Amino acid sequence: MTDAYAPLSGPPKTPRGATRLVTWNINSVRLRLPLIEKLVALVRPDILCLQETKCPDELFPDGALADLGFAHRVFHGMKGYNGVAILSRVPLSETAPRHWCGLEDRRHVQATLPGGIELHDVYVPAGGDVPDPAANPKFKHKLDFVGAQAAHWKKTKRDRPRILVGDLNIAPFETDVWSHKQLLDVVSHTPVEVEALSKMRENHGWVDLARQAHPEPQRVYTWWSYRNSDWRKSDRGRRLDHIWATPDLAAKLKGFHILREARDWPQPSDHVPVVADLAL
DNA sequence: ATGGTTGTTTAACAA
Repeated sequence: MTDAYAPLSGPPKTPRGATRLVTWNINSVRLRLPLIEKLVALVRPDILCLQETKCPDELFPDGALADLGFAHRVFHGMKGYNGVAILSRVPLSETAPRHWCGLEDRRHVQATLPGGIELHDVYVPAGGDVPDPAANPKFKHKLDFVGAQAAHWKKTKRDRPRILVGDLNIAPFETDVWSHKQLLDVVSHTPVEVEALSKMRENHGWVDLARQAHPEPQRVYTWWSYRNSDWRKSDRGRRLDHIWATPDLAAKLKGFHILREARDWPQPSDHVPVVADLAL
């Protein structure tokens, strides 16, 4: 596991006996249904966690996703914004939406996998442009959201295997962004956010699987802005999408891939799929 | 230098 992006023709086949888990900020599930089909053909996820579905539940393309082989689905969306979904070939139980900060935002859904593994699909607020919670309510919401999650994970007993995936909208390490210095004041990489996310991670002993597989100082990005004319040439990426696991599960990681090529698919999301193969 | 693009929903937001 040396090259986070290799090979460019798609990740290797899922190792024998492993379960392939993928997280992807899809930025409209309806618009990008063809890209999900492409992902399924190329990557064959056993479990696919989506964020930013931007789709109320009554309009969710449930039948089309069932036809792709995801016999088990839970989705939790709203009109226009947010929205998360877990699509799975393996049974899901105890499916439940979760709400934070007293809001009805659709930013978190959980399910239980066979073996009693708890899976959380999370979409952290982006936080707007101004990195000052006093001046920018969106940034305050982001800090409150991550703070509430940190408190929640601190009080949650470490009594079962867990996985947490999603667009956490924070790039915590220096090599998670194209320029640490130039992004210190840019929402997604400010010290106050990085500190909040570190607490959230450490409070439950979560292992950051990307960094287990591809330690610093290797640069690892999962998002490239739409606002670059040539994203590949400028390579101004950030690692916003994460897969965390409790240590017992982290020890079972067999492969980790970032599907960089998906950024060049027709009408792409600005995020690319992140893949973890786990011998569950 | 305060740009640039995309999606939802149709001009204003959110990212």
